This record gives sequence, C-alpha cells and structure tokens, in this order.
Amino acid sequence: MAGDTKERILDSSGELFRRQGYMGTGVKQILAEAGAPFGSLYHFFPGGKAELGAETVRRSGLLYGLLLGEFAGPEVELARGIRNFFAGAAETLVETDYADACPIATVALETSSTDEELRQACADVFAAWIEGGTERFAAEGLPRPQARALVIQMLAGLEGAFVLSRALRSTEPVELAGEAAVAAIEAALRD
Amino acid sequence: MAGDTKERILDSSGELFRRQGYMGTGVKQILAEAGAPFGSLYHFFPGGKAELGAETVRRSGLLYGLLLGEFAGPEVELARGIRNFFAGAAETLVETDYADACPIATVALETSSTDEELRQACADVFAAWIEGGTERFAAEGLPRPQARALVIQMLAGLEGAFVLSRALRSTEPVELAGEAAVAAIEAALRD
DNA sequence: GGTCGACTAGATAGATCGTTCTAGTTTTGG
DNA sequence: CCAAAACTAGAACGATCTATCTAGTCGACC
Repeated sequence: MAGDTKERILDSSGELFRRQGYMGTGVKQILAEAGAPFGSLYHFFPGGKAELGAETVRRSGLLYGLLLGEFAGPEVELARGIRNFFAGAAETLVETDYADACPIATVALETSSTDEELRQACADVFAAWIEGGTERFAAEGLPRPQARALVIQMLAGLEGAFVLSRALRSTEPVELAGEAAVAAIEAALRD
Repeated sequence: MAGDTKERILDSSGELFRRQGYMGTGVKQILAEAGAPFGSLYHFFPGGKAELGAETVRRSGLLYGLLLGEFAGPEVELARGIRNFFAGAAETLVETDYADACPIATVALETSSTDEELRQACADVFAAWIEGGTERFAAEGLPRPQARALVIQMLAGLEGAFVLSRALRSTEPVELAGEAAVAAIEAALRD
C-alpha cells in the first residue's frame, strides 16, 4: 500500500498532461483524480509542479518507448511491427475520443521556449526513442546514419499525424503516416 | 491609426500562442506586448480570450498557408518549392532560437480535448491547408486521392519535425522530414 | 510500548488569472 | 459645431492558481 500514492499521482498527471498539456492542468485536478491530498504532492515532489512535470515526462516517455518496443521488438518483422503500432495508435485515438496520443508532445511544444527543465526532459525522451529505434533498425543491417534518419522521419510522421488526427478527429493522418513509414522501411530494406 | 490596435493585439497573440500556447499565454502579456489596454481587448473581442484565440488561430493559419503558397506556388517546380520551404523553416527555427515553428500546432494539441471552439478553428485551418495542397499537387497530374495522401504525409512530417526540432534544439528533424517529403513527391511524379 | 519518520489531510496564503467596471479621450457623421 | 460612437485607460473583482502551513494518523523499529 505504501508508495502507492506517488504512483497514482504520476498516473494522473501523465494522463492529464497527455490530454490537456502542462499549462492546462492544475495540481488540484491531478490530486483530485489521484485521490491524494496536497500534502502528498509536496511530500513526494518537493519541487512542486515543476518537479512533478519533469518526472511525469520522463516516466511517460519511458512507458511509451516500452510500448513501441513491444510492437516492434527484435522478434517480429520490422515493417509488420511498425504497421501494427500505427494501427494500434489509430485504434486508441478512436477509443479515447481522440484524447490519447503522444504522452509528451503537448508538453514539449508548450515548454520548448519557456521552461528549460521541462524542455530538457522532453528532449531526453525523444533522444532515447530515436536511439532505441536506431538500434532496432540497424539490427536489420542498415547503416547507422540511414537507420537514424528513417527513425526520425517515422517519429516525425507519427507526432505530426497525432496533431492532425486529434484536431481533425479523424484517423486518416495516422493511417497515412503509418503507410509512409512502412513504405520507407520496406524500400530501405530492399536494397 | 484606427483599426490598428486590433491588428497589434492579433499580432501579439499570434506570436505568443505560437511560442507558448494558448493556456500558457495570459491576456495581460498579450496586451502588454501589443501596447493596448484591457478596454480595447474586450471592445474588439467581446467574447474575451476565447474569441481572441479562435480568431488568432484562423488568422495565423491563413497567413502561414499563404507563406507556403509563396514557396510552392504554381510558378515554381513543386519539389524545389517544398525543399525550399523546409529549408526556410529550419532557418527560421535557428534565427528565433527554436521558437517560431507552426503557429497553431501547440494550440491544437492543448485544446483538442478541452475546447471545442478552438479545436474546430484548428481543424478548419488544417483542412484548408490540406485542401490547398491537394489542389496544387493535383495540378501536377496526380490523382486527387494520391495528391491528398501525399499532402497529409508531408504536413504530418512537418508538424512532427517541428515538435522534435524545438525540443531537441536541432534542425535535423526538419531537414530529414524535408528530404522525405521531396523524395515522396519526386517518386510520385516519376510514374 | 514508545518514539520517530513517513505520510495524510485540508485550511490558508499570496500571486495571478480572465473579466467587468467606470471614466475619459478621440474620431466620425449630421 | 455638437452629439453619438468608437476607442483608450486602468482600477478593481471574484475565481483560481501554486505553494505553504499546522495538525494529525499510521506503521516500523529500538
């Protein structure tokens, strides 16, 4: 039972930041959803909202990276894994009424020019995703620079498609970005 | 001199929303930057911040669409225009210390699940960009569905690259997304 | 069994939010 | 030239924000 409250707070902040961003989410709302009192927040996060934000970004980023790894791990064919991941993302969008997309993109855009600590946290997460993806793509025999370029292009397509899909309330952009990513991978592996 | 204040307010809000989002920008800050008093805001925008936000999104979206049209208008070769647009976007990022990217993406992510009026404004802007791009691509002889798919993939790549480039403080994602877009266009036109 | 740290609990503070208010100035049209 | 409209100006309001504060409960360990 102990240590449970901190987890619940991080779960709540993760979900809320993903849906409405860092600036648009109050600590009151986070604590209400977590069923935790004010005291607990500042007990576990002495740095207040800023510290909670940074830890939430790193944690959510790690979890989402693991999710991607489950879809496109070394045991599944790469193109198929990526295809399934995009399809799953589209499905999640519909199921959550276009709320659950990238857990950190909103925070990244909000804070890139205003909050260096949070920007750095987002940058670390993106860098880790890129690094992990590059490793996976290189394992298919691609030269590292090409693998890295492919991963960044795929990730950019995913993030941008999330922006479009959420605003347009349509899975079309995510589906098209997935097709582009799969096509790029297959073309690269064909040579 | 008349009508000037409203423009200044919209200029300020456009710049600030682009850099720090809707939730992260206070009306006080907007008015201070515009050199306008409170009275003027509620005179020109009786609906307050919400109305200003929606009008800012539509205006900024229109202007950015025009900018894209200048780069990739019918008088320039399409692939070259797109290449120059991405290169210009990367240059702007560096010049503004990674602050000026898409004028509405942050607002779109922030409000997609929380503010239907603003979400709709963003959706309208994206739809207009997609429609305009489809028109331009179809003029090259591509079937409309393929033209539309290409535009959405290109736009998703741009938006996602902005997210990554701003957080990572590197133009690499925008440059790679540009290369992918140009390659996709050239491949499509080759057939 | 008693003490200390971990954690819960929520009232309260102080700053800032968006908005409204009254008042004054400038511009416009008859 | 005067009256009405457009616009400027900023003080003030209630709501809400993050953070702090005091008080109390619980469990573990000596």
